Amino acid sequence: MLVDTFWAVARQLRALSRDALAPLGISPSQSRALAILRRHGPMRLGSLSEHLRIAPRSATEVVDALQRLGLLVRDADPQDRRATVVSLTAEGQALSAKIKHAQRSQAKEFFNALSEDEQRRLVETLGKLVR
Amino acid sequence: MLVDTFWAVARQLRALSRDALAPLGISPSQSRALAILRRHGPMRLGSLSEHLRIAPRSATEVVDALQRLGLLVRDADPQDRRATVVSLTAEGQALSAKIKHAQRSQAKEFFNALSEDEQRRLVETLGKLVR
DNA sequence: GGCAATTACTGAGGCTACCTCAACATGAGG
DNA sequence: CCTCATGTTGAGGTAGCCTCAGTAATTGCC
Repeated sequence: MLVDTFWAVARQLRALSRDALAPLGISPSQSRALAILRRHGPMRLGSLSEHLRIAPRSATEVVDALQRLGLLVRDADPQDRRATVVSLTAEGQALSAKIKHAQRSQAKEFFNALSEDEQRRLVETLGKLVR
Repeated sequence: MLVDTFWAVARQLRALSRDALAPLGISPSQSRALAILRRHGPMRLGSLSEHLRIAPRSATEVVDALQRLGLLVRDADPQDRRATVVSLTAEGQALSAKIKHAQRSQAKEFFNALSEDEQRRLVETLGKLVR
């Protein structure tokens, strides 16, 4: 069954990234926040909450935690000083990059059970399913 | 990126089965319990908790809920009367089948964005990634 | 027969990661 | 000036798990 096989693969992949994250003391949603900030640069807390698809109230807490870890800072938005702009510190950048690389190399290794050709076709095929 | 594409597909698939489950008033873990009982037949609460990979204490509550809904019954195990055997009622069987079919047809429709051939190759390829 | 181990149920309490609602401070903009 | 927007905070809630401890029934072993 396609779906079942798909989920079996997903389970393994999830376990992999969970194990990559655990030793770093970072929760999945914290890691997602770091990744978003790494990719998009500094942004308002409101935008971050949208990217994370959580309520602003909840984003405040995610940011609190990352700030406590020294991974990001809050600054007033010069354009609109009601707003808070969140940006990664050097440590945040570093950790985020580290996570990214750890996950990438694990995923790479995981998918290396497939040939180059199979991997190419897999992306192509899966790509058709994504709207 | 293969992983990203993979997760994008996973997200859509998860949303699909969430939407299939919601109108039935069944939570994901309840649905998993029903599926396990449908596939493996009556079993002890302890075995069910292992299949669900949750603590027995938590399985008790999942079973409580399904029992309250009239979807399963508890009986003493004739082999070992300390143990409780959980089995689906007719309604449980019916609902579980209904969920299965709803999810299958949604998944089928979802994967029909691919040709027969692509689907065949996809199962084959993903199968290589599953231990 | 007696006793320890097993199976399950229950209550209490805890955690994570979210949610809503309401109050508040600050600032933006007509 | 007044209203609206942005974020923070506190309070309270939910789902779905967890552990720990105590109880009851039953089993299996010496």
